[in-house]
Amino acid sequence: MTTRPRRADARRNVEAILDAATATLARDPDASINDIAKAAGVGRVTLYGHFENRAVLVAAVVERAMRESEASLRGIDLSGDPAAALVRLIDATWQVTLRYGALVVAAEKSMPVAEMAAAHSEPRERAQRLIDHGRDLGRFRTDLPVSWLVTTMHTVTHAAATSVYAGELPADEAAHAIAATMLGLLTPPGQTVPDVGVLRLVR
Amino acid sequence: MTTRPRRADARRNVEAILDAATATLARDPDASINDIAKAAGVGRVTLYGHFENRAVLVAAVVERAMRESEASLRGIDLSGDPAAALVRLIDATWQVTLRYGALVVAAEKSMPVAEMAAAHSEPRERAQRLIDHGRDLGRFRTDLPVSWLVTTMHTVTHAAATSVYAGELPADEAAHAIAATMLGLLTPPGQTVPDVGVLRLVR
DNA sequence: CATAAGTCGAACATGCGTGTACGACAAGAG
DNA sequence: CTCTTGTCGTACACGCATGTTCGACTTATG
Repeated sequence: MTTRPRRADARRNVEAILDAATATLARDPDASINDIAKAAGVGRVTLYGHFENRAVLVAAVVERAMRESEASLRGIDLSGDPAAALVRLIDATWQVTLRYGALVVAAEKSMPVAEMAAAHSEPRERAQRLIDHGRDLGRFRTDLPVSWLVTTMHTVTHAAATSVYAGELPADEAAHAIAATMLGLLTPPGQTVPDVGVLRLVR
Repeated sequence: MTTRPRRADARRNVEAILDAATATLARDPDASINDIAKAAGVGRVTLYGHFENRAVLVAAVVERAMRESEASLRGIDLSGDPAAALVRLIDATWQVTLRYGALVVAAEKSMPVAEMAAAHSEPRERAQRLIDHGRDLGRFRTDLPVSWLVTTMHTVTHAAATSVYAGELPADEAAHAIAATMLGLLTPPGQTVPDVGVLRLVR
């Protein structure tokens, strides 16, 4: 891993391992190295040839996942109508969450707390900026801490992923459900919840 | 465990183990038997003297937790004003969740799926009844599946517990936050979110 | 096609959590 | 006070996941 593999199949295997690890860990954060190697169609020894540790492997997976996530989330326009912006953010976030699922849980067990906090801060700040924006316009509620609202948004998204995995919620309805849910809860007391016109943006 | 302990200190130890296991597993579902025994101020061997297995121990803990939970949840009046009833239900549910936290996760790993589903069905049905009631009165939204709303309620409550454990949310504000959150997201689009008058019931 | 680079299975070492066995010792019930 | 019932420490057996080592075998690359 310190020096790149010279041969083509080696590089292909590294990719396969990364992919398999992502998929496997997203389903079961406690998956064994053996499971991952098997899922990658590769011997366990080969895996160790490319990644010294479980920790190193997880770190690599997380790093790649974060790069891709950031790439698709960074470009989102958070300005303009807060409700519409929220739908945009949720839509993109949902795709990422569905792909990487419970990978976060696996990461939490082998990554130092500091790094973990740093990894979380980016998306949290994004959501927080959006909510602040909506508050400034009087469109989002101010009677609850922003951090709590952000937490709720994260949690609800995660719950949707779990529900989809469990077959309780159709995957193509998930983003809509999350958006409708969040839009409802972000609307201030004494104010009318935005109607379906906005929600239709999702699908 | 099959036959009750005859001696007083034995019975006391069983209680201590049950208490320690509840507290320890609520924090870390993967806690070892050793940790639990230590937390109970008891030798590991003693623990095995009372509970054959980890599974048996977990089952006992869960069973006791469910008995207590059911006792405090069964009596709740779900009729009348849906918003007020929701606040009542959340208030009681919150106490239970705070005490038993992530114990569910520990249970999921050693209990058969069927039993687990059965254990979940009771509280889910309760919430579902309440939401249905609110829908009938046109006070709760009908544009999302009931099961999703119930899941969300469960998830949000759980997130609150995690936040409190992490010190991000004061314990005495949690129930209020959950109630405000759920009331907000349950209100139908095109309708005014109930104001603070109801929420004040919580605190 | 020759060789360096990579793969693979089997075997081994290690650490950890679980569960059991033993024997000395303490504590409660009658 | 005596004897049954528990407790506790130590030690052991076992299974399981993690890493490592070895040697034979395969594959890309120049």
